[in-house]
Amino acid sequence: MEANQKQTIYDIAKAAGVSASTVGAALNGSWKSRRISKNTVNRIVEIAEEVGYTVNLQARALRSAKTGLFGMILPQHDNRFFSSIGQCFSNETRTRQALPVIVSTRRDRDQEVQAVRGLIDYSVDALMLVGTSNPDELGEICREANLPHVFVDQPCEGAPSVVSDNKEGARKLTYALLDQCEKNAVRDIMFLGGNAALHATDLRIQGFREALLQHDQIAMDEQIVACGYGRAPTRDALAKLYQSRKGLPSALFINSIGCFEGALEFLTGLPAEEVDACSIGCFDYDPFGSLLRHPIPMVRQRADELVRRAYQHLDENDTEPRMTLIEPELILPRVINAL
Amino acid sequence: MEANQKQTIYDIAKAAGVSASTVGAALNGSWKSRRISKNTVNRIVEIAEEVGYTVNLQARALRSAKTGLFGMILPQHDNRFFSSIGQCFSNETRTRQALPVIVSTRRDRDQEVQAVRGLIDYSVDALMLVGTSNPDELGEICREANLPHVFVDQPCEGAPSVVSDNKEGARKLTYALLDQCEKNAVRDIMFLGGNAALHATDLRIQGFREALLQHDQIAMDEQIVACGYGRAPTRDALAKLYQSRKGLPSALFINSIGCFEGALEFLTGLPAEEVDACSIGCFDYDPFGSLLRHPIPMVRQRADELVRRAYQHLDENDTEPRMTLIEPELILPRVINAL
DNA sequence: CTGAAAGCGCTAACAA
DNA sequence: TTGTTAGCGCTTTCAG
Repeated sequence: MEANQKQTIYDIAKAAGVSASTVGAALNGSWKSRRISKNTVNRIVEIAEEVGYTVNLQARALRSAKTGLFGMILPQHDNRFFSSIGQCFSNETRTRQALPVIVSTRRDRDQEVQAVRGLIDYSVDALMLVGTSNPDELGEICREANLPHVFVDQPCEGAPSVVSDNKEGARKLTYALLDQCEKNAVRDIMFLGGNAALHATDLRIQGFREALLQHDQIAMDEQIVACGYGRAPTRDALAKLYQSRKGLPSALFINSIGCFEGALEFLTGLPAEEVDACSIGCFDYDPFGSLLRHPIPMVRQRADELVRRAYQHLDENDTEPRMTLIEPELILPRVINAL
Repeated sequence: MEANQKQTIYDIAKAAGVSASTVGAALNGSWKSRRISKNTVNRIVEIAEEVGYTVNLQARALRSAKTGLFGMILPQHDNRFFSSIGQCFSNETRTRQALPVIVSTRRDRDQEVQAVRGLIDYSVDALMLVGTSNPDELGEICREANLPHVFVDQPCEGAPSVVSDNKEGARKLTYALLDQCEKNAVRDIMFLGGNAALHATDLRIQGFREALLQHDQIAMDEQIVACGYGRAPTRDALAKLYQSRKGLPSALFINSIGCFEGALEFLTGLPAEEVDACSIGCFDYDPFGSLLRHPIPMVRQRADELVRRAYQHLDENDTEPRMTLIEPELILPRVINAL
């Protein structure tokens, strides 16, 4: 039934005995304003279906300067937070009848630049940049290319940005941890993981400090170990810490889920009593975390909200370089009997 | 420095005092075979950089009938297994200098069809279909459109497919569970989760049965509860099971990570002794799972290998409808002291 | 209500 | 070593 070679509007035009432009209009919906008779439209549509016609969006894009492609730069897919972002982006993009193009760039400056350039070559209609390591340069590239863009998670000086309220989240988590501690052990809390040069980590450290201040404590620099976002480095950093101070601190603020996994790798090797005596919290959410017997308060970033607001900027053609804060939620541990 | 409006090869041609086709050749690499002097090329490249020229890949694609877009249909991003698949696909696609377009379709028949059609409209060069609910129809659509394609995780009758060796994996996991059980409790193992209508689940059930047979047991139908892949349904199914049999079985084979999370939700509410007495295993891997105090053998599917082999079929233009099996690995629990 | 013609930016023969 | 000429398949005036 279906034709073997790709059909074009010309083929259909011939078959229907009309002109190509009529077919084009009939098939892309503009027939209404072109006042083409419902009859011809029906006939054309029927033939199109019969021969299995599909538009060539490349051609349409070339002509109309809109591709229907929305790009996203993402550090990685295989991470709970970022994959949620990707999922939300996919969903939102779909409702706009467009196609999501997600490129993962491992927080690598060169890969990011290359990816943005690539997406520009493909004439994406807009770009969302998540957790990039070098926002300002990337923003500049987008602006030069006249490409609507918005930053998520890691803000950019010169473009609209949507970011979790990291400071507030860190404050809440720190409070929760301090509440679990004995009063006299307050000074003994530590901050583990993340990259102090990045906006997110920086603000979380600030929130951490502020919360301590509320408890009349000044955080020493040694209490903050920003060992990166990696799993293994965090495990090793914690091991080293444990050795040098001959034991765990009374509380542990772990920055990000990857670091949490690393920390757990080390912690599971310790005697249970030692770990039980330490309050542990994580800035990021994983359902498994809250299924551990040890109670773990966790901060969940609202991926859906972040993406929704970011898209709002794009929809409204907003290029104002202002930052929107999204409040993350503190998830308190449930009581676990088994496991 | 940079021009404000989008530059074309014509603009550059004018600026360089050469023809557009020379510019085209100079910029896309074909200048070598067209024997254009290195000098002119250099001059053109320089000008191009100066004015901030970028190719319009839409135009190139229209002309050359290759878009450099590779599509993937994926059930979801926010799932450990599928996001790994997405990550591997991204990586592999990048090395081919192409752009990955991943569309998530929630295992929904209509969304899948729509997504495939959409990708065809965008003239993707090839398509990888992962865990689709309706492979045969989708394969048919691709074939009609002359679109090279390959199935992953869920195979298709009429196209190359790369799939985990589910039966073997299930066998290994079942053995591991039985080994942990008291000898007399062997008959009391249960299979929980998945969709029996899907290839993967079906084969896992087969492997489960075969392993039991090795222990001279015939699995009763009541021992198999394929309650879907959902988290909540699994939790509820397990709760119901617990009620009706007044306790946990002696062993639990949990099919897929989402089901595992659901099961945990219920299990964490039980008294520890009861759960401790039950051997639990999961067909899917999550690092947190192996960090639970309760030892959980897990089966890890080789996402990297699945994608690599799938790409191999595409690279080799292989359309032979044959199935490649990838052996998953059994990850035995480590000894956990704390948490 | 419909058709003709131009052109989006690029590539690929074929000339020169 | 380079330029000329046709399109790729579609949208979009402008005429009928």
